[in-house]
Amino acid sequence: MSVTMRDVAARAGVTPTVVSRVLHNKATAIRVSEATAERVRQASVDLGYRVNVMARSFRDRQTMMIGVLHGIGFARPLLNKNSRYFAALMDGFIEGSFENGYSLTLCPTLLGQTPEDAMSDGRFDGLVWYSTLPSDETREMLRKCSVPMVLIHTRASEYDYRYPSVICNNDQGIGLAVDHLIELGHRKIAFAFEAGIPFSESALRAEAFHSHMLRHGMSVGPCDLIEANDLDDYLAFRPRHTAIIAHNEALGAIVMQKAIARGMRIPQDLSVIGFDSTSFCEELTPKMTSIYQPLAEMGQGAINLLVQSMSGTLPDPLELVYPCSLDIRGSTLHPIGE
Amino acid sequence: MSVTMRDVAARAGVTPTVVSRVLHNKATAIRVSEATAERVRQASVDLGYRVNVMARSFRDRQTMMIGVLHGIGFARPLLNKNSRYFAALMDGFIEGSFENGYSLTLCPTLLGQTPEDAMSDGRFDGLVWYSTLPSDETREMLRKCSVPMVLIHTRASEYDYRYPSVICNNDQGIGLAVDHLIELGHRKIAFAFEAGIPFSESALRAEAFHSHMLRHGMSVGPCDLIEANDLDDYLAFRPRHTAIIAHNEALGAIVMQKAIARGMRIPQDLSVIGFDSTSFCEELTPKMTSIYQPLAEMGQGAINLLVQSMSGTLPDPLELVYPCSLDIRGSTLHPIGE
DNA sequence: TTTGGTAGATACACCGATATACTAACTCAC
DNA sequence: GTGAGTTAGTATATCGGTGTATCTACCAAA
Repeated sequence: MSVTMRDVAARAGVTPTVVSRVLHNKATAIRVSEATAERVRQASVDLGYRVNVMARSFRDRQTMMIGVLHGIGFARPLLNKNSRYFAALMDGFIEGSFENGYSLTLCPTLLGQTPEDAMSDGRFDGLVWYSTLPSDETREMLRKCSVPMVLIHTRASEYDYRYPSVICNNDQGIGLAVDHLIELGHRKIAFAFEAGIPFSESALRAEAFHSHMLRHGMSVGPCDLIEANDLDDYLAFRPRHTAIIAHNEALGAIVMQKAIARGMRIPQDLSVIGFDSTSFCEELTPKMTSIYQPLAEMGQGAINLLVQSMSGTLPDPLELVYPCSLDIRGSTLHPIGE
Repeated sequence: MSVTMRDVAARAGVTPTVVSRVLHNKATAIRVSEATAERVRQASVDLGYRVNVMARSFRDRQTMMIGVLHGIGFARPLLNKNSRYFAALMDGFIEGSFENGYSLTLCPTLLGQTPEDAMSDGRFDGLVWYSTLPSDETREMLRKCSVPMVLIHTRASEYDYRYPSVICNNDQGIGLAVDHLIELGHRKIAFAFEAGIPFSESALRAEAFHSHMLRHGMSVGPCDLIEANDLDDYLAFRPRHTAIIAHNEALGAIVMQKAIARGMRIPQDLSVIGFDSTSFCEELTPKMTSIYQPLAEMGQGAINLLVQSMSGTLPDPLELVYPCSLDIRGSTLHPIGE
């Protein structure tokens, strides 16, 4: 059916070994005379030879494939609600893989499947753990298992993992947002988040909000933290806050939408800041001020770390922390006098 | 390193052939006594044996992998501008692949690479052609090449392809939108589209707009077709239309945003309808009325067609056409008297 | 006793690429 | 002219799984 190395060898009047040397193995290709090499190359072109990657993967125990682990049923809401975010990250994964000669395979995993399970059939050279807030068991499992893997949105140091990891500087990003609002004159600032949503970063951002408010001499009480489910109730009363920072852009959009539905004007009555700052923010009315994290770069950086650790040496440093910036758009303004 | 069939065989006191029969080959497993089979299963569990899928793929010339072809550089704008749409479709691909026991690999293709190129290294059993508006050469190329493939958003019959294909009923969908607007009392309706954007469906939708307006006794002139780049100019004059149908939801959102920026009220001054109706429409203010196409189902259906055609028999019918529906939201209203 | 059938297992080749060991021819120094 | 070194190639084994052919008991029928 398909053209193999033997066919090429036969046509060039040599053995398969020579063909392999000429076409693939740069190192030992010097052991072939130029005349023979040229004959082989010609024969290869004539027959339209392409290496069988499955045969090679099998032999070399190296597949040049990276698996992106994601839970079944987790994919759907993730894609729907945060697809722009997901797309940017995927874009980085794809780009990084391509540049390193790897291909990227989506690997839906059933509940309870470990990275070692995913690796055990020899399909992948390494994995991307598209991290959710890990449960205690998951954390323990991750600490135990030992496969080439990179973690997104999780700090290796925090959990004592031996994996490279990529994260944005949540603290610094939230700091920019708080500074911006303070500078505009806001003093009553709230933080909106989603409980029960497995983003480990949500907690980090809430914490950062705390500390940066404190830095500006303001304390944060329970009333200054708004859970997404309580948003309607919260807005039903005329909120005492003049600005809200949301833990991601999807929630920021919802805050804006619900506030507008209640007759509030944004940004005049309420300033809103999101987190992520994909192009989604540009399509809202008003366009939403948002903390930018370089998702595509992070995705690409993650793959680079993974490729390095697949080569046998754990990268140093183990964590890559990307700085955030603030994209100021139309959803923030100085507070209008009460 | 890893546990192979030989290890299991040794522990169970049999040959690898028996292990293969017991664990994988249901058909010939009857040729093994139950006592032996049990010993083998136990040994397999004891050692934590997992089949080496690369070895099997190599041997069987079957990889159980489906490749989604997408051009480099095409991915980025696609993901950014239409990510919700893309995500829904991907979701269907993933689901369909998983259910059929296949895994899904993203396959960035360089310009000029054909599906046959993508198949020639034996990596995939079949392909998804994530179709763009095909150029004449591309069309010719697709007609010529012969690999297991399914086309999204392209009608096989239209181009005389021998591939199964999946598309939504654009004509019927646009019909629903026109009917809705007519029913509300609109008579001055425009269609907004993006020239140069390689969505083959854009043209189909424009055509459908034409015919459905005609059905209602209204003619469509050049002024009733708005190119996205001219949108600012168009809106600068007080538009004579009371409603606009956009060729997709991303453009619909832009129309709304730009109109609002010009001080128009939506839907009071202008009704807007998009196409796709993902959850993105829910997050806009006002929420956007949109023609729904069942992207996840379409993606899943596409994989099913592909799986069938990979088994050797071309599905009949070759085209799967999914009906659209209309999700009526806040961006459409009867026209306010002039 | 021979023949035949069957159940239950083994032996072996093969998929395609390639690392390794080996061979043959030729060159060159002593 | 012999041994060492070099160049250009061949022969072979192997990765892990599995289809096919084969082999060995053992029992039943002729």
